[in-house]
Amino acid sequence: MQKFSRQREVILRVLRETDSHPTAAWVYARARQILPHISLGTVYRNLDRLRADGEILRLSVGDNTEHFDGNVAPHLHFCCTSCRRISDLPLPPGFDPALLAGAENRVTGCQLLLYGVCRQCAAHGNETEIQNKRRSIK
Amino acid sequence: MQKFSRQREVILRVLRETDSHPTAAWVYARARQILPHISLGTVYRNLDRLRADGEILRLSVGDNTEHFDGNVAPHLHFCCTSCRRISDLPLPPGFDPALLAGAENRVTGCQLLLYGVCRQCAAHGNETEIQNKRRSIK
DNA sequence: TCTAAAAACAGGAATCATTCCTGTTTTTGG
DNA sequence: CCAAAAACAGGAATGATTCCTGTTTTTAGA
Repeated sequence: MQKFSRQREVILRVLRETDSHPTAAWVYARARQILPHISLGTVYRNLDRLRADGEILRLSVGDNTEHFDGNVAPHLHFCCTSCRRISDLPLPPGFDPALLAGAENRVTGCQLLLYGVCRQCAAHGNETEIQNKRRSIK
Repeated sequence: MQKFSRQREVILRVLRETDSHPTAAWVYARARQILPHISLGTVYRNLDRLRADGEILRLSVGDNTEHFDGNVAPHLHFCCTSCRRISDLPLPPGFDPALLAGAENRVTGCQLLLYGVCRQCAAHGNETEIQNKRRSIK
């Protein structure tokens, strides 16, 4: 009566051990270091299952690949348009998504995403916008 | 010295005339009613150009296709996980993205997205979650 | 513990939104 | 009016994600 298959367990652990909001391909590469025979399909299937179970979050930042987040506590994301890194930031105190939708809509989730240039990139003058090419940063 | 090619003009008009947050494919179909020879590549190229120029917004809600929004005034989006419709809602008064990021990060954009079940779907009991299959709703 | 049904898996093929390429047409600036 | 630059149409290529098939693992009941 185990709740997680070995594969799902590894995928969740990989995700919980990073705060880099990785793509499925990244999770796959990492998981293969632990389970060399795991397949990409299994990674996708389990990421979706974990999401449906509320164990992880999936987020789209507009770079044509989904990112995953092992941190399900409420927080917001800052996405640097220069280096593409996604980082976590706290929500303002008292922030309540349900209040934003009007009483007639039932709110089940919220995603607050800021775009900009991060501290590091601003310091280095890397303010070039990375175009949203299909080719993703792996 | 015209700012817009005929094609770009039509694409922008199509987008400004709806509040349905359409996909590129939808814009293409609509634009073809006006310019029967316009190509899909042209639609993508101009949508990206319009976005870069700040004339429109692009938004990812996690259904594997990008959506576009001709309304660039600040507002938030409500995405119904049952019917997949995206609707506009006002931001709370005084909402300032720049204050959320900490002084060291420069904020250039913000996207506040709520997920839930819309009034209509809740009324009809259509609360089934639409899986994020690659097949999109066109 | 044994066993049949159900669930999950690996591997690989298929899908399809998006981007890229090529040759042609349109626009721009002088 | 002319040459260079920009934009276009059409179609091929790309790549993230999903789907399919045969096999292995897990589950639950006897």
